Amino acid sequence: MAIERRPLREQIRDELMERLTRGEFAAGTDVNEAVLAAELGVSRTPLREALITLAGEGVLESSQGRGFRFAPVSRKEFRELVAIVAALESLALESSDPVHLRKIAPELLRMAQGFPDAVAEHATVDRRDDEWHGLLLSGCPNERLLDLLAGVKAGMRRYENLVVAEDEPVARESEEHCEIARRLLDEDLTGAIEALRANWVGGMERMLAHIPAD
Amino acid sequence: MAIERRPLREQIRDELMERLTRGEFAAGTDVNEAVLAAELGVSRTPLREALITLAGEGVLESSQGRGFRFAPVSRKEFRELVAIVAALESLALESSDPVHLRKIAPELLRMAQGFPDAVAEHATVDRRDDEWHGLLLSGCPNERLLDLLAGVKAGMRRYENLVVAEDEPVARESEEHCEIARRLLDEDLTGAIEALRANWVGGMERMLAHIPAD
DNA sequence: CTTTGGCATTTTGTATTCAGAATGCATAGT
DNA sequence: ACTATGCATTCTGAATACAAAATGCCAAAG
Repeated sequence: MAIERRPLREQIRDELMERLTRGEFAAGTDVNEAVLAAELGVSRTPLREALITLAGEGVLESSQGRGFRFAPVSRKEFRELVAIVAALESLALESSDPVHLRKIAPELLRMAQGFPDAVAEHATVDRRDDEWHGLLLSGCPNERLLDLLAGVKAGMRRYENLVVAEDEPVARESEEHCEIARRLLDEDLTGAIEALRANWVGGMERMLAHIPAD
Repeated sequence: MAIERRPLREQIRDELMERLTRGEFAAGTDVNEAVLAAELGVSRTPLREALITLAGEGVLESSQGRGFRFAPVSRKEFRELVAIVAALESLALESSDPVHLRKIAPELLRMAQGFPDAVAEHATVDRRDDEWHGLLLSGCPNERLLDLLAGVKAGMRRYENLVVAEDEPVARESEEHCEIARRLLDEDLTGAIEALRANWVGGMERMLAHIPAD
């Protein structure tokens, strides 16, 4: 049994991300440190440390004397984030061991085909999507790159709960993942990267419809 | 007169980066919060906030109960960082307005040719290099990308002072910058991006010689 | 001579306190 | 009626205080 011994600031950060993903915090609203700290049962000090971390990831903004607020969402920023993630994941794929990619391709294919029709809860879909991309990048030796990606994706999490129930895109997403996996099976890395980019761009466009105009 | 009103944590962060760039902190050594806070004339609270920010950028590492230490350098990490920066700057260039790029190309060329032979101080060279890349990316509308780049570059600053005096690379760097500028003048964006990548990779290889083996 | 246990010291992690800035409201003046 | 000024309140930013974990040292046992 591994005893959990992590700094409070990290646990708090995770808890806040959890709540953010559940849509508990509205974009643009202020954080009241005292209230939130009391709610979490911790003091303001580690909470503030967590807030600073999240601000570094773009989840929060801060201004002198007015504290932290949840960063507002915008179509522009979402497009920016997608472009960044697409580029970083491409790089990750590019620097992965082709042999390893080939090896995980069948599993990627299976996962993508796994639940094509299931009208799953939105959160479930996102979790599966994360897992899939996680496996895709599992062979990337560039640790800094993976860290960076994790941070940027954290900044994107705010956009996830904007999308309401919807099944067509899920099927589409599934098909795109299959396409990527097939390219990897064929050892067509360039094609896989291209398909990955298309996957992000496509997902973005589907999402954009749900984001209010700037 | 603009009165300086920034949180202490930011000022501290900048000061620490300044000192780091001057080589005052050895990689791998522990940070003693009380000592450093006293030295800076602040309390531990904003200092820790700055340390947490820097840890998020990869400049510092932290572990439970043992506090912060300056992240050790390694050839592997340096290669990782260069790959990331090259990819991100490429993306930045790609998403910049071609017209704007064309407009700044002459200035870029001038800057690159500016001091080709001057045997300048190492810090001066780095500052000029930063300025050049700053201008190069000045037309990038992706703010999140620029923020991200700034953070990753902060993480690379530790490697700068490892290089000792040397003039050949400076000339080489200058030539590569000219090449990029010329491509932009010709409105050859693809070529410019390629040259930019080559610039980073080349610079990396020159640097690698000075980094101790992992 | 090596190793282990415990104690003292140092340093981090967290809580609490204090000071100062921002916000909102009420009131007085035009 | 509207604006401006002063005051009270609320909240953040920073400092200090406290608790707990880690480190190092010394002594005693094997």
